[in-house]
Amino acid sequence: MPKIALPDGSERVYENPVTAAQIAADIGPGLAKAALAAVVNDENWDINRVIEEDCTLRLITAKDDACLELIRHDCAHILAEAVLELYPETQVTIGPAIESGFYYDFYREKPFSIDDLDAIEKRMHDIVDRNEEIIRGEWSRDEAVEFYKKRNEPFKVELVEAIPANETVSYYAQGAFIDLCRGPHMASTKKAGHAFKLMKVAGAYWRGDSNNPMLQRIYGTAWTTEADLQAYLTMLEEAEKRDHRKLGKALNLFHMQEEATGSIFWHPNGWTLYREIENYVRRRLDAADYQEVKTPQMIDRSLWEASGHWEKFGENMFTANTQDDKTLALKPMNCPGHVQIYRQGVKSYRDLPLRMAEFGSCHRNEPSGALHGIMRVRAFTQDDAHIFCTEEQINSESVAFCNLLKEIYKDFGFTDIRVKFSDRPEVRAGDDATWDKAEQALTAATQAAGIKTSHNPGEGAFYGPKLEFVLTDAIGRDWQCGTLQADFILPERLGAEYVAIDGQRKRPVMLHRAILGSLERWIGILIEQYAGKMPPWLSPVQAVIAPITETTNEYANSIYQSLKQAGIRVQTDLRNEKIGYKIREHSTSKIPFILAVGAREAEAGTVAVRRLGSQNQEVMSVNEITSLLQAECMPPDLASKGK
RNA sequence: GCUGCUGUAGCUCAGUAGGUAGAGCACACCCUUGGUAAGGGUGAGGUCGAUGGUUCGAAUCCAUUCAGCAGCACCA
Repeated sequence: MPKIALPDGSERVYENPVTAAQIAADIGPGLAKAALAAVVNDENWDINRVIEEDCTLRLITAKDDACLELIRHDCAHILAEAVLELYPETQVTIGPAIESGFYYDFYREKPFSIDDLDAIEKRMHDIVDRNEEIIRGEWSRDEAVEFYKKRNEPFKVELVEAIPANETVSYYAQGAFIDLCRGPHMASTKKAGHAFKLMKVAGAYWRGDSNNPMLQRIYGTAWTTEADLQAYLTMLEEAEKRDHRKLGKALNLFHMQEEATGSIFWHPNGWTLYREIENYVRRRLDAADYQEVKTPQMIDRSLWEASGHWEKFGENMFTANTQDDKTLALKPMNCPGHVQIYRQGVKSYRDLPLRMAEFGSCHRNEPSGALHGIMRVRAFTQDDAHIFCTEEQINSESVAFCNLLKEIYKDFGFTDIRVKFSDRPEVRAGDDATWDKAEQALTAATQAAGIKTSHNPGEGAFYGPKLEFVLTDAIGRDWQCGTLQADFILPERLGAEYVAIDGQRKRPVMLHRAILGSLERWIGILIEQYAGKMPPWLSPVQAVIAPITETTNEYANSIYQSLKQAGIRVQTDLRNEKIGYKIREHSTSKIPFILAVGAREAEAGTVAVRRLGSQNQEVMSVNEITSLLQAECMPPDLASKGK
């Protein structure tokens, strides 16, 4: 006699086991039609799965967010069914719902082509129209193993065999297709609707391990309505326009070429942007009592062996051999170098915290497949610093760092930041007690700083746990920018110490920290964030003076001189072109201010100012435009200082 | 690194039975001196990513290789 508690507080009692579908029908015919699945005791249930015991029940309809996941998961099964119908020799493995869609991994000798995707997608629509009933069933684990062994499906056998022997497993069947699955699914294939589209096919390792065979993964996207699908596709197109690789070329910021894979050729425009950012961070670090240093680009391998980098990352380090048989490595990190500076002379507890910063130019031989525009490169510069401090100072230093980071992100226009807490990895240096201490210290610091973190197990650095500050790019990819790492290991390994108040020598703690992460990646993210339309203080060219005819060239030059002297990055456009042509070109180049000057302006000593993105023009005196530009092009830290 | 796709003028791209290349924009020159998102004309430009092979003949077919793209793996 199941007693069902509903969300409105009411209860329904049934004589016999009942399904969510029946309960929905009892409540009303509208709901019966709309109900797609249920949540029974906080567990996802199929609409037609029998409920035998007392429970709470909530029905899921198309209005629920959970509905999207149902659609996507159903789509994954429909995809697999379609593939098996078209290519029966294929083996199915797994296929979950993911953010914005679904995928299914297949094993097949011959890879799927783009044309195959069209055929598969068509067949998926057929399957939806067939309105096949989706039926849940249960097997004992051994029955499942038997089933898949008989079918000669080794991938599925492996999956099932990983399940404890006495457990039962559920399966879902639709048409001739049957798949091991936790569920839930909707009542029939028709419920998935037609608002889906197969997007791409790519390789993916079985169980995410590069030692395993490679499977063919087909990705799709699925939505509740056709309009949602279209909106998503439009969003992707828009995102593509923001791609920093396209804009970097279009705005003449940088380029890359074969002979220097993973390294950037910065053009004058891009380098101006780069330097503006570097100078900004330099001022902020100086204000926060950091000391800037510079350490060697190449250091003998012995130091990397001592630090542990050689053992852990040796394969990814660029090395050079000298005539006298030494092996030098291009630095992949700055920390060992900073410890060398720290170790010069005896340090007292009075010297701590000691904040050592470097715009550290690092090289890492990243795997070729990891390279991505200027976001993931082999030569990059970190806004790196190491804070040498006592254990007691970890908290206050971490809080100060988090606040500095938030302010800096805000100045660049980022207020929505996700923070991940990564704890000890499997391969690591140092004993568990030290890790306990480091993880606790970092946890306490995040609490003190009022930062919410998501847990990222096993992803810490080999020498310590870390916070990762993550931003999302235009195409929805996540990039780690800032980081804060508590390190009890390297000071030990590299012999950093200080004299404590009691005269004893002690180990300092090192806080590894970066805010932008790599300047290169940061610039890539900025380009996408602003779609190339940088705020004036970052704009490589802040204003262009465009004479209407060549009779005002001389006047244009005189304004150029005074703006240049006022510290504005300004150019003239004296070409023999009409003003409309110049406006168009400098607008597409995303110049924040275009100053048109014709006979009228020359006569009156004014300029006609047109802001990027505006159709209007405002006539103002040369003095007015000078102070306007100075105000608008002021870096945010200097602007707030002036107030 | 793995799987798949791509690689033609500075840029974006066309080149469909293998017969030594074409468009638009950009560029140069000329005309035009034009008031807010493309004025007109003329011209210059490419050993078709690289290497090797098949062929009388290769941008086109095959192999190798490099780079880029997507995803996976990696990311101190």
